[in-house]
Order: sequence, then structure tokens, then C-alpha cells
Amino acid sequence: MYSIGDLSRRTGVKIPTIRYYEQMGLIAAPERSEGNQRRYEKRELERLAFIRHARDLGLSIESIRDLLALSQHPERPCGEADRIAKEHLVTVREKIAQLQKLESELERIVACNGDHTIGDCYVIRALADHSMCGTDH
Amino acid sequence: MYSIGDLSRRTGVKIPTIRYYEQMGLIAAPERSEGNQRRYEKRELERLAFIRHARDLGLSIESIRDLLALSQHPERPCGEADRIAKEHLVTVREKIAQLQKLESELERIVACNGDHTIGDCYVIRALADHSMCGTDH
DNA sequence: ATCTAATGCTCCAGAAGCTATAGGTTTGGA
DNA sequence: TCCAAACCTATAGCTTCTGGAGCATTAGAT
Repeated sequence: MYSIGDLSRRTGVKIPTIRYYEQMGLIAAPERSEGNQRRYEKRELERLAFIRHARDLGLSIESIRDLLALSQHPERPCGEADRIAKEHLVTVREKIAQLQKLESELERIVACNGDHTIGDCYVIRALADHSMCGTDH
Repeated sequence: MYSIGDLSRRTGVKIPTIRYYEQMGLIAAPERSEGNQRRYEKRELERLAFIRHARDLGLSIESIRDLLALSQHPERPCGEADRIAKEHLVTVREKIAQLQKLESELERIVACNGDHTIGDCYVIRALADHSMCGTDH
């Protein structure tokens, strides 16, 4: 039996976050002690570790809920789980591409060295005037 | 004179977002028509375009507030504006690095083709068992 | 058995950056 | 003049937590 603090230490999920997940239905409401404190089993530790890992990977609560539901039915084909992961991979790649555009623009903007005044600062002018951009956002 | 709708069309910032920016103090409360509708000048159009651009680049409202304040003082040295942009560049690069880790992990996870059952699905197992990860998140 | 520090409980608010809805008013063109 | 489109305010909601207030329980030391 783990207290909520044990669970938190073992999974790295903060205590209020665990309660939040319970509220959101990602983990079931656990048994309680005589004094109304949450008491967890190993099963729930594993489930929380799963959630933590998926969150680290940037999956939404919604996606995780779906994956958890799927994992309750080991006999079904796993195409759906695959679809969720693949979809997520696409969005991750899109984010990377977008951030790399920003990176190169910021690099250009930052080329000045702070040794002049705001009046002719490239940072300020670049932000004021979109047409100075190389990219197409 | 632009209505809020004109401003929205010209900058691509949605109407409720413009009002939100006003509330947050990023743009000043503009003049009003007889019937209490917002009427903007070109100056405010430019300021909003600046904000839009900076947001596109992922700068926080806080950072933008700082940059806007700086741009009111063209005589000061621009080291501060530079610092803000550079700092942001660092966080953008960190995000990219992190997402690339996720990308490679998701690639491995997704290698299965959905032609078997949940019971031995790599997606589900990989999420359940952190030790299967190559990276160190 | 008692004390105490650590831990837990619930409820509520806030953070970021919007977005949406409800219910009403103003504007601009036919 | 009339009507639809656009505008107004106020408020609530979204997502994913995080933190605090105020009180109750637990575990270990004595």
C-alpha cells in the first residue's frame, strides 16, 4: 500500500497532479484509510507511471485516456494505439519544423550586440516590420 | 480610423484577443465612437502588428510588454532588447532539442504496424515500461 | 499513552493566452 | 427607414496543472 506521497516520489508526479488525474478520470478513486487518506496498490503505481511517461512524451490527457482504455482490452488489434502514436509523431515533427524557423529568425534578429540605442535596434525593428522576415509565418 | 474588425483583419489578431490585449495593458484603451465602439489610429495598428509578430515568434506577453516599453525610449542603449531576444533563442533551442528526443522515441515506438493485438503492442508496452526508452527524460 | 512533525484532506484561486457565449446596442448601406 | 452585420460588456471555459488556506490524520519518538 502506498500513500499519495509515496506514489508521488516513485513516479515523479506531484501530489496535486495525482489528485487532478483522479478528478479527470485517468486513475480510479483509490481505497481510503480509516482517516480518509488515499491508499494505492502497485497496479495504480504502474498506471500512473504509464501516464507520466506519456505526458513526458507530450501526449494529451485525451490521447492518454484513449490509450488506457485500449490497454484494458489486450485481445483487440492494436491499430488504434498505433494511430494515436503516429498522429502524435506528426505533430511533434511539425512543432520541430516551426521552432527551427523561429530559431533562424531569432538568430538573425539577435546578430546585433547591444552596442547602440533602441532607435536603431534590429530587434525592435525586426519585430515592428514583418517584411524583414526571411520566412513565411 | 479603424474599427476593431478592421484591425483584426489587417493584423490577423482575433477580435476577442485584441480586447484581451487591451485588458492586459499591451495596447492602450483607444478612443470610442459616439456609440462606444473602439476606434483605432494607424499607430495602434502598427503596435498590434508588432505584438502579433512577437507572439508568432513565441515571445511571452511579459517579454513583449518589456520590448514595447523599451521601444518608447529610442535614446537608450538596446542591450536589454537584445538580452530578451537572446534569452528567448535559448529556450527555443532547448525546446527543439527536447522535441527531437521525443521524435526519435516515438519513431521507435511507432515501428509496429498495427497488425497484432493490444496484448503485445509495442506502443502500449513502451509507454508502460520506461526502461525501454533509449533517452533519458 | 502522548506528543509532534510530516503528511494528508477538501476546496478554491490562479497562471497563460486566449475563445466562446449570452444578451444587448450601434453602424452602414440599400 | 430598416435590417443585417458588426460591435459592446460581462462572464465562463479551455488545458494542465500548481499553490495556498485551514484543518485532520499518521508514524515515529519518547
